[in-house]
Amino acid sequence: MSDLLERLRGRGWRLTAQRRVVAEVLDGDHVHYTADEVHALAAGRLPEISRATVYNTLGELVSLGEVIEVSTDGRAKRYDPNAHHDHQHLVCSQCGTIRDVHLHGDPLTALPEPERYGFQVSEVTVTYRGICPNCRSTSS
Amino acid sequence: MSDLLERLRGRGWRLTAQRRVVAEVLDGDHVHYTADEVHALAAGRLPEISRATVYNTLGELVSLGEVIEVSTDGRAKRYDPNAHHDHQHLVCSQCGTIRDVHLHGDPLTALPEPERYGFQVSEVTVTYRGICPNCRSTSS
DNA sequence: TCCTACATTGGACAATGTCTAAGTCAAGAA
DNA sequence: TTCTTGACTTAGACATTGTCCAATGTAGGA
Repeated sequence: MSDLLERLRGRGWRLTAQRRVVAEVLDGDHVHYTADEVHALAAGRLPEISRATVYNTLGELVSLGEVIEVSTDGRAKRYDPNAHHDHQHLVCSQCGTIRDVHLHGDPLTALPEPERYGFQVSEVTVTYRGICPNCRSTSS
Repeated sequence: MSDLLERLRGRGWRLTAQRRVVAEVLDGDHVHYTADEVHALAAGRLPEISRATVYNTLGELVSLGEVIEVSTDGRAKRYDPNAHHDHQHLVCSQCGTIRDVHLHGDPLTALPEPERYGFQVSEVTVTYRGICPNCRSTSS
């Protein structure tokens, strides 16, 4: 994740303890925390960090394209640091767990021209829902 | 939409003025209102209808499978009465307009077995984003 | 080391949604 | 038709998630 910090500094980011901690929290595979979770984890390392700063920092990371915003359920948005590899999401409808998944083919091509209604289509998100192995075994 | 009311009565629904009005508001093509918009429109016909009732009724329609809940942006959920024809959504990233669209093929098959991680996958939602013709012409 | 523009803070506020207790009423029973 | 009852509605308090602002702090260049 220090790569990320370097990249951001290169873009004129001022490197503060708060931003470093938020970036550290988001480091890792299959990370999909809510802003609140990020705040709680960050506060574990830097107790005085404020909610506003976490929201600001996440928003900046998103607009810089370093993190993707995912809203799977209309509740709190989740933040996915895996922004440099095209992928989609698989969500457990019971416990809310999210996995990154990769599809056959490009879903953009599945939308026929007449179904585009003159829109200039640039992006597609695909979300699969189902029951994860863990929930399946505990509920049966 | 009276079909809907009949179906619901058949399922033991008590047919109240409030529910009738909510159902009427949701009648039509390409309807994707937020709960608040449904409330405002319903209040136009039945001024004393409360927010709680609108939320309750929408929730019931969703769990009965008569209406689909759509959350495209992490803000307010929208309610789509087109629940009996499989379709996906095309959203304008600028003005938020939503269109129902139909895809080539079944997006469920695009998720390879090894990418399912033992999940029992049952549902997929695909959301296309772009700029609608209207926003394109007014912004240029 | 000093400056200063940018970052952080805490708390008020906004938007959306949920819950509850009390009153109301749809629809079957008599 | 009228009665009865449990389901429905209501108003408003409360919860969750996110945004905004004025005051204060500080990273990093001069």
